[in-house]
Amino acid sequence: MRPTRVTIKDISRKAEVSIATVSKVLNHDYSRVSDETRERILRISNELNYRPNMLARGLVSHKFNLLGLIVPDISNPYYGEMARGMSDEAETLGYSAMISNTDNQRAREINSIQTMAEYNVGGIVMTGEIGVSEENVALLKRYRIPYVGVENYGPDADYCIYVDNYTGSYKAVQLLIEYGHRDIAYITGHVELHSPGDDRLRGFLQAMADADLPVNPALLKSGGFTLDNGYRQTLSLLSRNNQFTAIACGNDLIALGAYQALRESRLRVPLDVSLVGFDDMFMTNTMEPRLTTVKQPAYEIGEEAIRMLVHRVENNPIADKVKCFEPLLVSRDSVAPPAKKES
Amino acid sequence: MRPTRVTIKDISRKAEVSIATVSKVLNHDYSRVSDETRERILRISNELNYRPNMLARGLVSHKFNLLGLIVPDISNPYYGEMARGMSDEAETLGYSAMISNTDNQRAREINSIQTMAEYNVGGIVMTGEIGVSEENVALLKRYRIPYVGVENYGPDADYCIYVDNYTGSYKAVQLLIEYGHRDIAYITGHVELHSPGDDRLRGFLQAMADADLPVNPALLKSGGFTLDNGYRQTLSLLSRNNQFTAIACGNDLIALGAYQALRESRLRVPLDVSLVGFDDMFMTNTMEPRLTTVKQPAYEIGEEAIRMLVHRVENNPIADKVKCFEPLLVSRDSVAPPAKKES
DNA sequence: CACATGAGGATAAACGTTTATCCTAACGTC
DNA sequence: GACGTTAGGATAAACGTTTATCCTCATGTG
Repeated sequence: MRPTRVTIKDISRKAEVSIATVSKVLNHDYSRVSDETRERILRISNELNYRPNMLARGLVSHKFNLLGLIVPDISNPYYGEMARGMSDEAETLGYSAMISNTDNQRAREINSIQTMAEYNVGGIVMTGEIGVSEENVALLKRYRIPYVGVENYGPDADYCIYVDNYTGSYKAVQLLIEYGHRDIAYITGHVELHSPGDDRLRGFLQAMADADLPVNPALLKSGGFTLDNGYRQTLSLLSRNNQFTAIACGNDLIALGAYQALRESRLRVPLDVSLVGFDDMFMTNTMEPRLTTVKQPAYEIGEEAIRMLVHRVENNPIADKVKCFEPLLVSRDSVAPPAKKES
Repeated sequence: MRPTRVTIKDISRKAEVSIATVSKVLNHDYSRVSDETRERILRISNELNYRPNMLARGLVSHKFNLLGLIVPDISNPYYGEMARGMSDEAETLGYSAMISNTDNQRAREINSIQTMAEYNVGGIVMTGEIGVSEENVALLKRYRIPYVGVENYGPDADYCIYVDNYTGSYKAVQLLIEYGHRDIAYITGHVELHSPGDDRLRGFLQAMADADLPVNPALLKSGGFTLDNGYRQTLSLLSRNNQFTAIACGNDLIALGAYQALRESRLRVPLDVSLVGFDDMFMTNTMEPRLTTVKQPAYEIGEEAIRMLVHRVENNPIADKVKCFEPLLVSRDSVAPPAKKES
């Protein structure tokens, strides 16, 4: 029950006009207001250091300039970068941002949407590694909340931004093949339908198929786009005496885990094992050896998502409901020709 | 002007009771309500999938369970980790989070506070590398917004969480000295009064003084807690033919930049140059060689900040207005005795 | 019977805005 | 002199809640 702040009522009292007039002036609607009155109101509003109460404004005008950002994990640098892009662009466009982490759990996604609905967000950007569920879309539509999906395109996700994961993955694997690798392991995260993980896996499989290379199921690992998963799966790969000369990773975090496991096993990158990642997180450039990976422009994706969302929120015409970013293969030092086999 | 959602008015109409009764039941106040009426209201509310409108609730009750998170840069993994801790704890306590980036700029801090005031946040966590300004505190007090400062303790910042930066820095430098280093460079970020940067620098200076080692001003660099600054300052250090065998870095990002510059200059860590960082970001454990650094428990700091803030927001008694975390020296592989001098 | 009591609920004001509509005095017009 | 017009502003409803107060009816009590 904290004391309330300065309101337009205070201004109207001091300026000896009605609150309606104050409201108009403060909204830069100067019709039907004399210059003198306008100046008086503006001056007093400044003196009192008036700040509008967005709750009241939102309640009556049905405009609440708050956007919801739903991400799997803000502490993941990739999403941190994207969130930064979203936050910056939102600020530029006069909006604020509310954020929620889901850890890629359906229940938490639902929960976030509902909470954001309660808080009357103007729109939501949905990010996730498991694709947008029909349930999510249904909920967003029921609450009539405009949304944009990022990396996350279910059958019904009409508005979305994504990176061509299939092609990016294809190129990375193709690079390994060009270097002469034939026994290529693949470690990835979640592989649900219509998700980035799914597309990247298909890119891998197609690249192998196009080169007439067999895919050894024992070399296919999933479990999560995390460093820990990369570490564990690599150890698992090594422990079974599998034959492989390269690992394609579903993202950079997995690659980071692979580095660690390989190093602990006294294997050198790229001499013993070549490695490619996905995302191009900022630290991959400082690793030793520097990681060859596929760049996703996280910051720009975030910006673009907000741009599209705000267009929807404000009912502006939208050029394209779907925007695809091209991934870029960044060739660095973690890929080399396979070592001669001694077996 | 999107259509409005289900309200308690809809429920009251269907249940044939007044909205006051509906409100009471929905707030779990069952006094003066018959069991039958209660069940009916609950059932109908469920059927209609009612969600409260927080704007309306906040307007009248002066309780709006939204907290403001002001951070320098969410894409910095250290703050990402902390933000995650804050977000998780807020959710646990029934609050939501609004986020704003400042890039350590005073003007943007002010702006964030004002915007959050307009949005009626219940409280604010202020994070920053430049210390909390008197202006910030004045603003927060004027708007009567409870706040907690993190790593960020001006003369007036009564409620705050921080890490003993001085001691952490002291220990790291002490380690270098114990290994036999005498010519130690120091690269840091912003060094404003009452800021982490200030304390870390003092820790460095004191450790040097206690070991009777002179400090060479040419080896003291600042400019920002960024990878880029670490990179540039290291190159600058190298280009001037300075004598040094170790670099103490103000944080891990700077250390990452130093790694990169050293590698490009064909210098090996730790054989040619030893390196210590600060923060213990997750990737420092996967670097080659693994970085010796001072661990700050970012996630826990975030959690604790929210816990303290919510105590203030809800007017609960607070045990300690100031909470200090002890930094932990994590000894890994980036420190070795200095090479024999050949000069 | 007159009256207090309490259960169960309705009424209405309030929160701080926006916005459609209404009012009034001054002036011009024929 | 009756009437329209306009500038400048006031009034009041509305948004969706919470909450203090009031109302009504049935029951109990002496």
